[in-house]
Amino acid sequence: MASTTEENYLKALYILSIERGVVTISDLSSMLNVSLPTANSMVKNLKKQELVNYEKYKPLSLTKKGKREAALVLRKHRLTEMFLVEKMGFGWEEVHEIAEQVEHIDSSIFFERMDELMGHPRIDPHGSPIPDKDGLIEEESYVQLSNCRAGDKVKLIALAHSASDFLKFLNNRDLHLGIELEVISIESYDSSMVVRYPNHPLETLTHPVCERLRVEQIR
Amino acid sequence: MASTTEENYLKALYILSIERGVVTISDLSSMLNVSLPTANSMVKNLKKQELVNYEKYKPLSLTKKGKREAALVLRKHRLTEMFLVEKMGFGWEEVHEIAEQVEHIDSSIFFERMDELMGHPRIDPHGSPIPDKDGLIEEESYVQLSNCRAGDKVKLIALAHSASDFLKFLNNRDLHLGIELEVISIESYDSSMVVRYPNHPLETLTHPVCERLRVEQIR
DNA sequence: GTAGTGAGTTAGATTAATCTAACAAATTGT
DNA sequence: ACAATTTGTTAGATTAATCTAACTCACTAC
Repeated sequence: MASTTEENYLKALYILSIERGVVTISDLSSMLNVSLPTANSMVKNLKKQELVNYEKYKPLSLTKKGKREAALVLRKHRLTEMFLVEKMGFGWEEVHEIAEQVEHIDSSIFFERMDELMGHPRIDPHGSPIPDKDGLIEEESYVQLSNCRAGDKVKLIALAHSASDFLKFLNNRDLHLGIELEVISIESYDSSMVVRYPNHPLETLTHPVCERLRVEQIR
Repeated sequence: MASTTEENYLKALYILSIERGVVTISDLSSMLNVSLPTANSMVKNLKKQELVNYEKYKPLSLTKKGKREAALVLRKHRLTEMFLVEKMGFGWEEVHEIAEQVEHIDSSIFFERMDELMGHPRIDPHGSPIPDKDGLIEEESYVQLSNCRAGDKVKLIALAHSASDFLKFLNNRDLHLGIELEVISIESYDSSMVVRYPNHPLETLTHPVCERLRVEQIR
């Protein structure tokens, strides 16, 4: 069984490789707030356990075994987030920090019971898919609002980040999953977007925000 | 904030000092399954933090500060156990192991929400009192079934241990909190007791079992 | 009242996870 | 294509928690 620290590295590796394709040691070190040598030596350790593929100076990837482990941690994280929202009445902006701790609990009955009590949810409160208990996960469609054009009408289906600051920002603007947005215009200077959505004045969203909003086209 | 390991030492110290009054380093080392030198050096560390009173070769006790810390860990443990039983449908024999992990989560809102959702329970599923959020705890009446005499009628109010084997043993005999027992006889050779209780043939309980059953007299 | 046993202590090693300093390889820009 | 910058690596130290081996203190039994 992987230690809490190892689980965090695997999870970071998993998320980074979905977000960016190629993952480097410095990506890992900055995501986890550890120094480069620390990340470097942990990567060697994970290689020895056949959880990551790694050669000196080359980019990293998870092995099949590593991907499975990582997905199972993500499963525990996302089930927990959903449980906190659905069964304990937390807001979506409160759950990430708690789930970061709960995800390391080693007890399959605990998480399987959560899963049952919620009726086997397929997504977490931020729209990300929950891996099944074999570590299999639905492909996420990764269309970002920032890639849309003026005139596009889209539905907000998920968020690429779930830090509480970002979620409070969305709360303050009544932005929630499922909402339908129309892109009114895009400022070419800074790529900020003006969007319209029901019962709300026009909003301007900066590029970093738009990159974190995952959408699907509605016809 | 105390580490997970430190929290475990404080909790052990708390429980041992209630159970036995005087606590030694070897009590601690055997309760936590660590060697004597390990317990010894941790005790020095806790002394430096003013969490335990300790002088070389003398018995240990928690300081006021240490007692508070320990009670707050116990609060998290017992709230979790109750939540698992009440809100997640676990049996009382399943919850200890999970709670041993959950108790180290650092999130007051998480435990305060549990507490609210259950309506501020005062005891855990094994009958032990739940400390309040200032670390104050009700005095436990520590009458053990093993101290009763033939003819006594008592009610089972709590258990002194909550390992799953012991709880399964009680389940198999339909023994649960609140049940009323009559001591029929005591075998002087091995101190085992024959007891009667509703809807059940007479049961013989060994001394170690009787020591773990906490009761109150009914007139 | 000393010998023996058990409990406690000290010393020193180990492991996991981290760091800084110094250096080496790879990539980028002109 | 080479200098500069970024990224990666190695070496060596640190901290928390653990261990074993060896020694010492304290109490118990005659």
